[in-house]
Amino acid sequence: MAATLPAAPPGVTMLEARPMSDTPPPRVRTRFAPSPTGMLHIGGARTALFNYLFARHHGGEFLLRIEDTDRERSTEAAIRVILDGLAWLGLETDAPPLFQSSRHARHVEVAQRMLAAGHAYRCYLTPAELAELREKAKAAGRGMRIDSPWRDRDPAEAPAGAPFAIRLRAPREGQTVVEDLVQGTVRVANAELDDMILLRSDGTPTYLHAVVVDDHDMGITHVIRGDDHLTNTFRQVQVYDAMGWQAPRFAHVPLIHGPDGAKLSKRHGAQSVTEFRDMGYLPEALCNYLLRLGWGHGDAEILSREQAVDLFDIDGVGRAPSRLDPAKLAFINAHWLRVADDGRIAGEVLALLGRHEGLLGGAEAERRVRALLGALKERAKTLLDLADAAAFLLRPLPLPMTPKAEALLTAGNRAVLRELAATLAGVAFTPEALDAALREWCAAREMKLGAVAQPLRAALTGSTASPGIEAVLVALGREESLRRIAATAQG
RNA sequence: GACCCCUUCGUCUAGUGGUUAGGACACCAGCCUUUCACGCUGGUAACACGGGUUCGAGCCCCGUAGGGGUCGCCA
Repeated sequence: MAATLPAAPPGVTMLEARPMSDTPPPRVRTRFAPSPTGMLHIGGARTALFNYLFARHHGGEFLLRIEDTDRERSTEAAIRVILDGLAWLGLETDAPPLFQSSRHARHVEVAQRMLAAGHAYRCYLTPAELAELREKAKAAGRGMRIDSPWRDRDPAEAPAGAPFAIRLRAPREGQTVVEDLVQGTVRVANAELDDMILLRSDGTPTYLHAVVVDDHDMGITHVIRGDDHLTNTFRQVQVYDAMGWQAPRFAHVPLIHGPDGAKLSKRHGAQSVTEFRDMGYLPEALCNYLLRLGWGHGDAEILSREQAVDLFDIDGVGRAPSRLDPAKLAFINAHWLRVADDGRIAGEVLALLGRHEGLLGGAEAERRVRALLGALKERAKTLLDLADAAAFLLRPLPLPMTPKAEALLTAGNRAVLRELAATLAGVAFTPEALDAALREWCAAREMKLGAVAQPLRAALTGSTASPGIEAVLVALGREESLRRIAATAQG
């Protein structure tokens, strides 16, 4: 299931394999463009999901681009985390991932073209000069915006051999408008925007520039991304305009905040999909929850992947940021846990339990867990809960008792259990037969069912809460059940 | 600080000028019951505030407040 990690193709990108000129672009092509920082953020996961669903809904394509231009942070392990995360969520792409670092030459080429066309210029500002200009701009109350003197200076005045960055010659008049599919029409005066850097003085492209070139070359029709990119979009649009390229449609999705409304951070606990997976959430549940966070469609709450593809569209995306609600996630997860395939869940639970020392393993362990799985699933919110609740099945004898269970095992109740054991020894171990036998046994003694079921539960499970007692008996089997009763009845 | 965005129950949302403002989670009560869950029934709970426009505003306009985002030769 783990995605294979394709090596960054040296010099060869999927663009060559997919000539744009002779294949008409599909109606819709989206992309998810994470930078490999070592985790797949929950917000990123939602962005990926929206891109995936949008593409699928419209019969288009969903692509992945790894923004690995920051070589320091980009490790193979970090890339693997993203690929594994997407695979776990079931968000398969329609082509191998494109590595932004492989596109360096093209980014440079486009910047050069803009330079040649006069849409960009060489800026020889030094870091010190830059800092000074920023100070002035700040003092003047113009924000942090700076104007490079090299925009209009004669290139001949440039210090020979000095390093230079290539800046966009952005329009100074008028305004730049983004017709955002989520936020509506967003506009800013061009006077508010400074000339963004396309190529750094070391010749590497900036993110803002690379994104535009890549989105264009990849034929991306819809850029669905976090709200935090909204104001950057203006600058990107200016690059599209300068190149005479048609910009894609933009859809800026509000960010996900923590339960307290502040930006999601470490102190809110889990942030990465890996963490949610490790907490026992199912991928379909996380997707369902994430889908409903920031998107709605009437009263629809529980949605399968198929339904999501069917119903999802940008017009259902809200404009306000939303908060992560662990309780609702748990509810959604409980639902998907209940309807999940038993074999799959049993495998997960057994794997979880297998990590603990001293628990029964092997075929008998599997038989017991599978026998009780249906009842266990009803009671669990997460796989971790489920494994906890199933653990008693595999515990060796003497069973640890909760205080409440202990309190139930009075001398009188132990005597009752001894007596019951004799009856149980001769009953067929099926839920129906056991239920009938228990009721009959109680009726004969004018006892309430609960009066015997609770001590029995304590003896069998070490706890006062469990699935139906006859289901527990069946799962344990006659032999083990009698052993447990005998152990507590004597002890 | 400048610019941009946002604002319906605690939370996620439905709602596009006339609704008893709907649903879901959570919470509370009851039912079911051998415990715990599930399930079922019912309940508490919202249009941030102030001005307009209109016969009529949660829906349109303008302010205010609050929240968020962006201002890097990071991505």
